[in-house]
Amino acid sequence: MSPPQVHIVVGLSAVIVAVRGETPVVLTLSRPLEVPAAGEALGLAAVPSAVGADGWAEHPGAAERDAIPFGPLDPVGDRTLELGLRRWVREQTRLQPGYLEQLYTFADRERSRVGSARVISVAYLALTREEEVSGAGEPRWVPWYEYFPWEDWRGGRPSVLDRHIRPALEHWAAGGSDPAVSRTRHSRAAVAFGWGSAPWDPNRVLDRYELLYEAGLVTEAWDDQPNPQPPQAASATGRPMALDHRRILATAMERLRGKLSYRPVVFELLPVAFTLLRLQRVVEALAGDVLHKQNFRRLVVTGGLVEATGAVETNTGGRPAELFAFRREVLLERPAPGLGLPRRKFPAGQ
Amino acid sequence: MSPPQVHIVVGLSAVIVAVRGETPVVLTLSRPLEVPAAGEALGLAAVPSAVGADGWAEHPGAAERDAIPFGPLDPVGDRTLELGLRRWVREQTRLQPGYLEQLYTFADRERSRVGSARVISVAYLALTREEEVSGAGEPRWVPWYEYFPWEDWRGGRPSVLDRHIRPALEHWAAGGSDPAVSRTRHSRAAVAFGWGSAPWDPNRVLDRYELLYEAGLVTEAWDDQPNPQPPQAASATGRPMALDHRRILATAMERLRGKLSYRPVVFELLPVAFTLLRLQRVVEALAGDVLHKQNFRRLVVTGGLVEATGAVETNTGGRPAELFAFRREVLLERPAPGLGLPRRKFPAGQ
DNA sequence: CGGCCTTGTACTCAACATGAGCATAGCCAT
DNA sequence: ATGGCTATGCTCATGTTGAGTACAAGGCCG
Repeated sequence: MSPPQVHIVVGLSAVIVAVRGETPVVLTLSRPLEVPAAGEALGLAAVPSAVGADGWAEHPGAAERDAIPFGPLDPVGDRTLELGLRRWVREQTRLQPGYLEQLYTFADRERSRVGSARVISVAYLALTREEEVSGAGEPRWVPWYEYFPWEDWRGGRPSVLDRHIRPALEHWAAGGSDPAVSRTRHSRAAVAFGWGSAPWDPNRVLDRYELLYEAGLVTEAWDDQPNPQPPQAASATGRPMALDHRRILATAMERLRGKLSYRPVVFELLPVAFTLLRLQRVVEALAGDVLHKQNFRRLVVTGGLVEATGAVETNTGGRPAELFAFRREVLLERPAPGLGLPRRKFPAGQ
Repeated sequence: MSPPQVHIVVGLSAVIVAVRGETPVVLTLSRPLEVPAAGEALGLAAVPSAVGADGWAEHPGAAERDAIPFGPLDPVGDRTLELGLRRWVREQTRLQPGYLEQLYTFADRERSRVGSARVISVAYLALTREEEVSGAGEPRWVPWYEYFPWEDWRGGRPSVLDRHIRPALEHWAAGGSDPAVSRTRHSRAAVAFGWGSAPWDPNRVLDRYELLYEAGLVTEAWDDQPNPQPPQAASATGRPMALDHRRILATAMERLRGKLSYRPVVFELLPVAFTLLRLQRVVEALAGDVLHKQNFRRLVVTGGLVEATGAVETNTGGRPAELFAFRREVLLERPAPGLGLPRRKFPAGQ
């Protein structure tokens, strides 16, 4: 049968996000499922196992890296990609995420090889309330800012930006093969990280990660290098993940941050009733920035996004807070109902 | 080698958009390339040909339907999906689109079968200036509103909405198997089409199309039915396309409309120098709505998106118009530079 | 019990953005 | 020059947004 052929694996992967208190967490497997290697049948249930010779452990360190839930599409049984993904997630984590949205399809030859097969991985974003997870693969919830320390501005501008990232990126930019390349690199870095006149844009998570990758400042960038050079400052640029999973996570964060402002997605992460401060904290956690309390309340209440339930929560540490619930009718009233994020321009305060 | 296996085709398809005068146009092939059928080698050059027994002509009418450019990924040669797509587009249309963005990955078992293979199609959006196209497959530019007549509100609310779509959709909603289903359907239709208190949202192109599909009001919905029932009002719901290509086009329109307001993408569709009216007309064409001229100018000029070139265009039919150009520096200044679309709330006017 | 700390909630204000329309400028054809 | 046309400048009312002040209502502690 025809020329020597490279096997294609259509994989489905899920970034499953929840919020624990004020921390966004992602579901990761420290012991991922083995993926069928070239020549094996596709779309049959994969068997959990230690990492084998031809599985994930292709490049150094991969075995110990966190991975997101992943499984191949069953071309016969799975009617749609989304159904296939739900199946996998259920099997691997016993979670039934309510909200599920396709993110992006990754297929770079060099960045997501598994064994010798070419991997096409379709990534999804799932939102859920935090729950106990269990199952093969040792699932656990990891705070997403462990992977992206520079994305959390709630405590002010993260120091790693100026202490490590900026000098390293500038060094990289300056080292461009010719002046034009250097200029492009500088400008890209400025836009992505908000240097010079450019402002920091909380979205653009992916731009930033990709820049760090290109500049060799994240561990993953060295995975497939012939001489696995030790990334010097890489320890400052967050915890690495398996394959290109950190890139997928960056995509998820970017999408979620963007969507916050025009779709009522936060409520997927909250219980039915919540105080306004809780809602605000969750939004802040995701956006990685601090908001103005009174204006947030105004936005959300007079904007018709929530409605009072009448009940109150008393253990607030101060005056009891009213409990609110998402107001579904808003979908019928406004074209793009979300939280336009009442930024806070200056230092701190209430 | 393992159980009876279904072949997977990873296809790359492109919605290539340009604007001719005040009409957005999409590149379609009236005689699409044949796709390798089950059992054949993947990723080798497909050969243009009349539609064969196991190719596109699976369901009635498919042969005569417009299709968008499409080609399989070469798992060995194509380093990335984007590069693979560029290769296909070049070969099939001789175009070299500048802007290219991944849209979505479609893989519904029932909606995109080719022969017996399972098709995973990764769709891209490409923006370009209109050019002569040629090549196998007889490429030509087709106004996109021919496929979506209800999306063009420039001449006021399209009459097909009230004359055909609304009654038909309401009939469909009312016919739900149980009251809960009926209620859901009504509400979905109201949100998507802006009935009742809900406003018309120019984005949501995909929601609308999918609703029409589910309700059996577009021709494609009947393609795979065992008894190909003649869709009655389907002629009012726009020109059909092959397979699920119209859905892909809807996705592209939605994405493009959305992106207009926060990324300077329009300029990909315009020559380097243009009058403000031309810019406005192009935006209007894409958004499917009419804008307020003076405010549009204010937005775009004081917003720093364009800069005067000094040159003027004289054949305007009135006072000569200054020629403007996109001002790249805006990328360094604002987080989300785009055209926040100065709507016009009332009838017509200047 | 009363002060004080804490968080919740109401309201005000200035700055800015947005929708709408009037008025004037400058070309062409008659 | 006059009228028709599009271009462009400017005003105005209203809405939205960032920021802050003030007061409410619990718990805790002396």
